[in-house]
Amino acid sequence: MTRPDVPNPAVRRLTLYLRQLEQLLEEGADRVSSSQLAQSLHITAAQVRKDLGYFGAFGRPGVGYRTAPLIDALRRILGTDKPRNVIVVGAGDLGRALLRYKGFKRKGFNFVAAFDIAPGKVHRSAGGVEVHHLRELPRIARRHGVELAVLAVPPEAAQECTDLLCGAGVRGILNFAPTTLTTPEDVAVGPVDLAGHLEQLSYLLGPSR
Amino acid sequence: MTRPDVPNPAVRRLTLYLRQLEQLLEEGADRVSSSQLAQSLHITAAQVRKDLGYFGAFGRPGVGYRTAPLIDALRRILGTDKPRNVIVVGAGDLGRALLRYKGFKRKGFNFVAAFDIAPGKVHRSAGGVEVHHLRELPRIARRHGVELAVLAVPPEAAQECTDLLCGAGVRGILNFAPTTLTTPEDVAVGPVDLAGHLEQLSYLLGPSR
DNA sequence: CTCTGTGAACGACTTCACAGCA
DNA sequence: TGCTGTGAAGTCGTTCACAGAG
Repeated sequence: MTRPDVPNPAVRRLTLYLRQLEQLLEEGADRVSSSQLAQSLHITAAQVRKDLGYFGAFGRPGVGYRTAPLIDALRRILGTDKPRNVIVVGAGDLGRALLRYKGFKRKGFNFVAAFDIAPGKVHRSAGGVEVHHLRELPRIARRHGVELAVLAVPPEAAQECTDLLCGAGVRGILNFAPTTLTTPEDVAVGPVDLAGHLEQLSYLLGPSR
Repeated sequence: MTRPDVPNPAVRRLTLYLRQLEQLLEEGADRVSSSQLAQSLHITAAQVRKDLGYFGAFGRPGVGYRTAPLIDALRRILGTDKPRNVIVVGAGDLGRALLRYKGFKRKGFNFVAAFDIAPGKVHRSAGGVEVHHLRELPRIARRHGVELAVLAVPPEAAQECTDLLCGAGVRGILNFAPTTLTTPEDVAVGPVDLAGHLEQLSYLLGPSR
């Protein structure tokens, strides 16, 4: 029982479909066509159908897709149909803002703890979550069966925190530190380079005057 | 004088090369080979050479690339060789954390102002930058020649803020709101879906138990 | 007639492999 | 020899276009 082999960009779009479908459902649409979905996301209808097609046949020819069941299916595919426990490493400005950010909980992610080493940060709570000393990470991560982590530490500390996370059973790391991490094959990294994203936009503007 | 036509993924990697080169220079490396660069970023050497090749011939056969000049070249290409003025729309937790985040300034981005509509947020300052009422955005953006904006508002407000930004001459928007924006052709959007990134990692973990 | 699901055609990006310079 | 720059080959992802279901 191995999963279908799916292009990475398709998985990224799945999250967009889910987001859009949730909004459409809220607006009272109980059915959607691939072309409606496509238009609202500025992509092609064929792309939408192909992406969904990697995982099954969810629609009815001549009719389209029923919104609610498709949402359920996408959540199951993405693994967010049941809540997932997540930890945050680094309780600086960014880490604390991420702890308070409502969007994660809304998607079924549950922050169970945060970690730092600075004495001024441990034991305070941020976004309703307690900040522990980094040395407690393995114990707490294991106890809660944590498989996902958000990394928001300075770049110099990122690799050692990563090693600690990998040793503690974490299998996915969302990395906000501007550095490339090295992990075992079975641990995935989602790089989020904030300044890098602005640089890419800057490129599009053309040479600076 | 039109720019070479470059794959989007190559531009994204350019930002990684720059980041890595800056670190290598700090460590005292005045020369780098494509394979060194490749190894540290977990990509292939051919990829590095091809990407740089889109913009010119920066290296010397048998030797490699000189670190400092290559950094300069990449900055010019990315348009960050001179500082760029940026505004932030939305002064909630996330917007304020982004204002304080040092990584942007380090890359040559200059936050000149922030904007919000909540009476409790305007006129306070965050990260050394004053928060103005949204209605002042066009005037202030024009005065500073702002071409880049960071959007950190609730999704319901994102599209109207976008329209305001486009009308004010902004040509690149880094969008943290979990919604798809519609802009004129000559305005680029860099979508950063924080929860979406975690969802993608969640997918890789497999079905939740 | 409408709209999905999907092989086939196409195009974009990556890797190969090597000529040529240091 | 060591390493870049780059056409050619190969792979991966997207779009087309149509058969078939509702």
